[in-house]
Amino acid sequence: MTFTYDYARPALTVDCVVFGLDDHDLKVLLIERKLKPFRGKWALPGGFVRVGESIDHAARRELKEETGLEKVFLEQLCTVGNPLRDPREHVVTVAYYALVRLSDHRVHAATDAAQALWFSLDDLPKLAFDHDDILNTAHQRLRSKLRYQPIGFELLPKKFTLRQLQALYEIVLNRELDKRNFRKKILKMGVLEETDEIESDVAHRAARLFRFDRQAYRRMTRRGFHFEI
Amino acid sequence: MTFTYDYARPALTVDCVVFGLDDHDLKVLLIERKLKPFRGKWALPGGFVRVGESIDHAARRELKEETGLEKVFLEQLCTVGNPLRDPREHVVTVAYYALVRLSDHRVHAATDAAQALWFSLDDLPKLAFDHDDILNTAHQRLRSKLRYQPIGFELLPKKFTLRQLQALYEIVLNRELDKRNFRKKILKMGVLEETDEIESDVAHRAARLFRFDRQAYRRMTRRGFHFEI
DNA sequence: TCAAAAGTGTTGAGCGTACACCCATGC
DNA sequence: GCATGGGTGTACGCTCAACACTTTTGA
Repeated sequence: MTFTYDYARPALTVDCVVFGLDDHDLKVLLIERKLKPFRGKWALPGGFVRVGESIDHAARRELKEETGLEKVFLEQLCTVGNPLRDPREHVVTVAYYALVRLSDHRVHAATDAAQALWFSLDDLPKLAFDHDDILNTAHQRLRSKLRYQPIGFELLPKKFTLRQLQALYEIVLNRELDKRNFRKKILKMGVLEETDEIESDVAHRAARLFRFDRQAYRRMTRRGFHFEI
Repeated sequence: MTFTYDYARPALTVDCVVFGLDDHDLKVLLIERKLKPFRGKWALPGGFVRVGESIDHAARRELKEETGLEKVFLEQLCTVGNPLRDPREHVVTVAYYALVRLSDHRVHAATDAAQALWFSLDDLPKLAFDHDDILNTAHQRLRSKLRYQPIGFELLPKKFTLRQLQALYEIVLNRELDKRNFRKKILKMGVLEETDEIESDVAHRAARLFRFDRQAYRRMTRRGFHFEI
């Protein structure tokens, strides 16, 4: 079966830049392409948008199909459509970025992906298509958005220590923060809920665990509160 | 001539939310549709992306074709692709927003537009498709981006008074600002260049004209300066 | 001379930043 | 008891917000 139109149409795809955080590094999830073009090369997970599905849906579907990830934070990044970005034909892609708690998810390659692996951001292979550019855009967006939106919590376990939160900001923003000032600032905001639990399995005094209080954040936002690190 | 593909493809369009500022109001440029669907309804200027042209190019081309505007500030906003947003078929659109100096440009309808007119933002007609949503998104983006990027200057004449600049911020952000504090803050930034000209044709003391110094802004940005109102 | 807007400084409060030590825990 | 990181307070400088009067100009 084929489909015929009066005017030529660019193909439409979605691509996802998936960020994850381990204790020391910001990582990104790449797949090894099983098909041409760029077969055997590393690329962002993604694929064609189907007629009748929204592009957000396409992004989630492709992410799940190729890497097994679902129910993650996913937000639109930008759309790129340089006619030469795909050697086959004019392909316009809507890029997304996702944030996941590395510990919560196990990835596994599927469908068009031979492998799905986490790469540290400072040790990346050359990527297929213009995926380097998209990844850079996503990285910049993450860095700037992290400062004025509470999206960092998406990269941490549900319950986390203040030290973990601080480390997250230090890693992504790439600068050191003062421990006392950081704690003062974030606690004063009133968007963290103290749990009655503490860390376990550490060889020193165990730290208190906190949880991001999305309710409180929403309430405060409506009253003009502005999150900022 | 027709075009045939192995898989169905959504159609791809671009739409532009064009903002302009007169002395008292933020306005948006709409066109009256000459063709179905929504014939006779007001809509955002836009149209189909051609194979072989970048989407930025498509946005500029459509803007020029339908409204006569060219060489304006234009930036990608978002991409929407709900399959039901167009009654004909699945159409994905890449939305842009543009900022223009009202005084510098004369608009005129052309091609698929019966008319092109400026509407005040608080007196809008019901728009075709989901263009209301896109316009709202653009308005929010403008409001938030205005605060931390020097894009407001795109809405003013090349040379402007501090009062005009302040009025721009007051109109778009929808709150009053203190004159002395505003002047102090913006002048201290060092991104305005004082010209040796003053206003003319005013029935009171004429104000000094300033110019946005993009060079200085770029230099300072590289050194970590962060524009913010 | 009047009307209208331009232009200009000071003060107090709150916030960001810099900085060092004691405490709890596991080994 | 020692190593490791958890947890805490203060002082200073800067920025932000509030606030009113004089000056210039054209009509």
